[in-house]
Amino acid sequence: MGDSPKDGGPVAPRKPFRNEGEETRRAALIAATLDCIGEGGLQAATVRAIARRAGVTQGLIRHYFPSKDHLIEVAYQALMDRLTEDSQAALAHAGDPCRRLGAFVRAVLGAHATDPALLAAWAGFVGALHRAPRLRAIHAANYLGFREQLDALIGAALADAGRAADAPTLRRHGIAATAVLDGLWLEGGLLPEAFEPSEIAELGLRAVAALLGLDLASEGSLT
Amino acid sequence: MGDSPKDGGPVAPRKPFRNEGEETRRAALIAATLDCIGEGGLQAATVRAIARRAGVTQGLIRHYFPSKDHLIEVAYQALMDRLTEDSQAALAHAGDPCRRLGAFVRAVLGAHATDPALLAAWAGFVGALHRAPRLRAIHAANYLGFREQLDALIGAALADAGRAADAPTLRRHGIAATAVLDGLWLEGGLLPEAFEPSEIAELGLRAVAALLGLDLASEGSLT
DNA sequence: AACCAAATTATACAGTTGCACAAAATCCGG
DNA sequence: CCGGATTTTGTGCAACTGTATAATTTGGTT
Repeated sequence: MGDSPKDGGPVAPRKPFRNEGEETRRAALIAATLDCIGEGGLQAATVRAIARRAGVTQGLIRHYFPSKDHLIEVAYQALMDRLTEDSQAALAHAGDPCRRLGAFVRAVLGAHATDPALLAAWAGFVGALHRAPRLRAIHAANYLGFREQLDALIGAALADAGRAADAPTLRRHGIAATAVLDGLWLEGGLLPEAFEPSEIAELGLRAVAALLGLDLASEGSLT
Repeated sequence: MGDSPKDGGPVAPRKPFRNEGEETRRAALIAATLDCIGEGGLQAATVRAIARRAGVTQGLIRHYFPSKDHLIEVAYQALMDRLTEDSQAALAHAGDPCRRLGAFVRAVLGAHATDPALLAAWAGFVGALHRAPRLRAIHAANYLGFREQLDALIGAALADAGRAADAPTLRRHGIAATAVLDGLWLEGGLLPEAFEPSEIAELGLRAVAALLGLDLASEGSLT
């Protein structure tokens, strides 16, 4: 909006605006960025498209972010924060370690897998990970954080079943479980028409249970 | 190269060229496209970058492909073909069904996970899947093909162990195993410094074995 | 009401992108 | 070695991109 000079009208009606707070505007720009990437990939997230979606003009982006790349990085971290928040919220009301692990798996594969925009945005970022060192660092931190979370849940569940595991075993279980969850999330998100609505989550529960030798499905599988 | 007019020299030394066959040029352009995407993501695969890497000028691309998007699609299919060829080649010398399954897993996680360019190229495509219907179709066909291949291997291995499975069970096993392989491939490719050289492949073998309740690791794990 | 700092808009600019098209080089059958 | 068809190059172009910066509006303070 407004990149080319005026043409017809003799007057230049400047767009009215309100002075929103800095945090509000930053959040709006980040949300707009994620929306753009989720809809059209990283290439669609141009400063003009982001600004238009946020209801501002493009110049404002540079007022709140030193560069577009910086905005992209912040948006990626925000997306990761959103994902981890969601899955951690599922742990709030759960006492039994096995139930906690099950709730976590269901949260990761249920709420997220059914939101194609989230996966699309994630995929957009992943496609740029190798060339952007800062994005790589964000990815590494979040991936390892996710695995630590899963490691803790798995360790607790195994201990509860009287099968406490040593560190290397726990590491292997964490990596494998993370892989199943990531893979199922990908499969379900990239090809949603190939699966039944809750099939991915059910499969994740079964798979993690098989990987660990635990019985997760029986405890409240229909919540 | 050659987008802006001449400047210094009064003569215009035109680049010499040879008339390569159509197939040669198409293959070179496809390979150049994959190289570009593998190095700098989809955004780096511009017509000029592709042409430069293929040793031609940009105009030739439009001579062999109706549009850049078409070239991207063809390159994606070519990448998938390469991946499946590699994993199928590993099945050549293997008789025992369990050994065949193990060889397949090792091929998927060994050769490919250690080639970051392949994963980078794949990630670049995945980031654009949602907005390009043709790319989506290619992805769907290849994903389902991969799963069918895995289903067959799993079915044979289970039958060989005297535990023949019905179709729904086989489907579940195939989806879960595909997820583990995809997830491990992603983990290892996106964060290679977080794993030991052959750790990913070993983990994949263990994970698939645990998912199916088979013993794959014992049979030639050190090949 | 007048002023000033901060927020926001609007415009400009150089570089890049995909594509179109004419000119030139190459190839190949006589 | 010539002549026509095909391949390949060279160049131009309109649209788009990120960034820079001046002009304008807003919101509070006095």
